[in-house]
Amino acid sequence: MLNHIHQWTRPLKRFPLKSLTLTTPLSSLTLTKPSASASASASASASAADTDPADTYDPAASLEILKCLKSKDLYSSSLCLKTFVDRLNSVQVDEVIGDLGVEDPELAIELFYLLKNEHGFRHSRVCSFVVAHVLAGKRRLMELRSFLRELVEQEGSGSAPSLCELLGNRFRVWESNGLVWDMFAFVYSRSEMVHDALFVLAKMKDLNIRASILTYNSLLFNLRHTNIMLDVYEEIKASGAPQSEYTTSILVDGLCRQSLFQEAVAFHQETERKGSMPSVASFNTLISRFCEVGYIDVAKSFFCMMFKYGLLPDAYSYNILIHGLCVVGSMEEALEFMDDMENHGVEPDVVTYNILAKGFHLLGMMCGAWEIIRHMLHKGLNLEIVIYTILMCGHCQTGDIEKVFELREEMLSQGFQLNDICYSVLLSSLCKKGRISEALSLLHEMESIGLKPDLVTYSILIHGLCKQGEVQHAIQLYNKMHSKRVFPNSFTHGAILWGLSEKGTLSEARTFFDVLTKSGLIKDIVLYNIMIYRYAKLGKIGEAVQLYKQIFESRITPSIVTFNSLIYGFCKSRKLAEARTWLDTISTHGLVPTAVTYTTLMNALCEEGNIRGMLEVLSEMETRAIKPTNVTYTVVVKGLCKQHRLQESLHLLDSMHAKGISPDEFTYNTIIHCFCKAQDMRKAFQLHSEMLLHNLQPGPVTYNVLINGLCVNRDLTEADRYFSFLQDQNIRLTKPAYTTLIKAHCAKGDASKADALFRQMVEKGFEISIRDYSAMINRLSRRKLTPNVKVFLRMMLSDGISLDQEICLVILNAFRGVGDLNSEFELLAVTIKHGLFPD
DNA sequence: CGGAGTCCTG
Repeated sequence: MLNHIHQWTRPLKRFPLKSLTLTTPLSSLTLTKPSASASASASASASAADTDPADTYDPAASLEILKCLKSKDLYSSSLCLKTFVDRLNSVQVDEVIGDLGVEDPELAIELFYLLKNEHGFRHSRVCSFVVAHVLAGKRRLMELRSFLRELVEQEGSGSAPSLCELLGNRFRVWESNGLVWDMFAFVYSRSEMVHDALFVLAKMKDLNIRASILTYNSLLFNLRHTNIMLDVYEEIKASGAPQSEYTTSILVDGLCRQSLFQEAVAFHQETERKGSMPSVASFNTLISRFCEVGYIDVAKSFFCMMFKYGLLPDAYSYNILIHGLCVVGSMEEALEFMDDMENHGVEPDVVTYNILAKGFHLLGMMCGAWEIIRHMLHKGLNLEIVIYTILMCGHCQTGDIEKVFELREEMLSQGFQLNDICYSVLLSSLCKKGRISEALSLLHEMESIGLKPDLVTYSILIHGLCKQGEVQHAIQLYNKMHSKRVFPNSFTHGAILWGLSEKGTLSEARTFFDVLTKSGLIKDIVLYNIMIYRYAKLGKIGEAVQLYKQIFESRITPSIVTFNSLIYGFCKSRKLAEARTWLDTISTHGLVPTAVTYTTLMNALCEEGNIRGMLEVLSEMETRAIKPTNVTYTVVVKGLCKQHRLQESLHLLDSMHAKGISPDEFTYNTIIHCFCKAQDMRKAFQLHSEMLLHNLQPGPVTYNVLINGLCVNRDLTEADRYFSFLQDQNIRLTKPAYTTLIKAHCAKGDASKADALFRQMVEKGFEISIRDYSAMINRLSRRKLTPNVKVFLRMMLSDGISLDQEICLVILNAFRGVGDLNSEFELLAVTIKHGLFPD
């Protein structure tokens, strides 16, 4: 697995163009026109590195092959080749194809593919370049591109210097050599081997070969996050290559991404001064980036500016702006722009509907969706597909997947096709519900109807699999996406790293992390944060700090999450003073502590019993105007409860409601637990009703707490009644609910009731461990209920769980206690046989 | 331009 990852994460070394130096002098440049006689020595030296020294040139054999090829049809040629193929070596193939490339290019290519496909011949680099030149000469550009792409991906990153040397030495005088160079640089760039692309460009400059704007654009795009982008742009200007409108919009985009907004705007307007018009694409980029950072008004003014230039916004312009408005919740204005869109003759498309549907559902405004539908009706537009899209998105967001599937059936029966976004939305909902296998079969369905899952689709699934703990399966998918040439990004990597650290071992996760970071391409603080959090959680604060230092060596910036995880780590290791010190250093990094930061520290203080200290931190937080969250208050409630300040905690709960910070299940569980401990079951159940009143669904933990409370504080029959009531209501209960009740019945000596519950628990499919059996057997033994002990002993053994020493001694004691000598000796024999008897 | 979600606190 790791090998794969290594292949995909090609290093991106940052070096400016100026610093590029040639690794070999060009004095060896040979300008011999390739011909049958003269090229033999040249090729022998050029390919010396990758040919076997035993390979020698046999002109006679070559001549024979040529003769055979020229005189016969392809089929016969293939047969003829078969007789030669054992005697062929790469030098000969280079020669033959090289010669043919000049005389009869078509035949050369045919021969090449014959050798490659039918005889499995591994061609040399020389041969590849001959074919490349032939393809270039014939202007078969798409073929040339994929051919060279295959070549550079085979050679891998860092291969540019040696390939350039070959290309420069042997092929300089070939027709179309310039085109091959350009395409060569282009494919390196497209394959994200940026430094190789830069190397090729530098060589081209030396050789006075001009790169095309397509190549430059691709490179600019790949470098748009870095400051090298502008260096490349200087190169473009110097080279005098005619720029396309994409050049501008890539640069505008890149400057925005580097937070150089002023520069981006200036650049955008500069095009006007140069006599040409800013393009719609360039405007769209600006609108999009400004929306992204929340400057909707600025985005809108750029939108208006387009009209002033006499440019008409396209569907992209509208969708970008409508999206921006939806994100900030200005649905009304978004709808106005949709009107405007139609008035200007731009049809809203499926993207527009997706954006609006999502916008309405984010705000919980289903009626807004109907607004759109009415609108569509009015315009007489194709309604069905719009309604379906909106409804599907809506149901996905509320998690009602069954409804989505119904709609899907309906759509399909009416001959409509789901688009790839619909599929992704559906996949995402399925994953969130943990229904991964259905998601996977939907992926196959997508593929079977010809939709291509992309990075996002795969990432959703990989993330879903990792969340379910199926990391191995996730990795399989990760490999599959690579084979389909879909390359993972930090989202994907983050999901895998998270899954590995959660389900696998920490060292496995670390190995993966090291491969990613050492490649140099992935520089993402999130990956560091995940790793640091893991170390922190396991109390390995030393390793966490070590990684923190590495962040700076990698020249990336820590985020507040980094510090929060570190503080969490110090708290876990009970080093609260250090945690405090780290909290105080946050501001020196230009970051602001969040509620999470303070809550982490407060929780640690609370656990330590330092409630005063906790409350001090709370007030410090308030003076620094950092809003406490419901988690913060839950911690405070916990602290107050610890000191039996129940009335205060109830008061806090009320003030939370008043402040609009809704308490969640955790908050209620905490406070209910406190009232149970204080033996106030009436209040505990009252709080439970309050939860329902606030539309909060009590979870299994809530019920465990309540059942336990009843067991401890009330008559056991009340607990039994409540338990059956919950079961009748089909409320999901977890194992602790059962074990709590079992424990209580054992303590009371009601073995048959305990027995029945235990069997129920087994029937429900809960995983029963030796701990559960021994707890049961222990309690029964202590009460000398040996017949029941025997029953459970048999159950346990038939469940495939073997005895341990501790449980043997307990049972032996019980048998002896009741004078059941037969059983005692029988078990003693087993105990000794299994070597469990203590010395 | 739409569909992943930056994996930190109870």
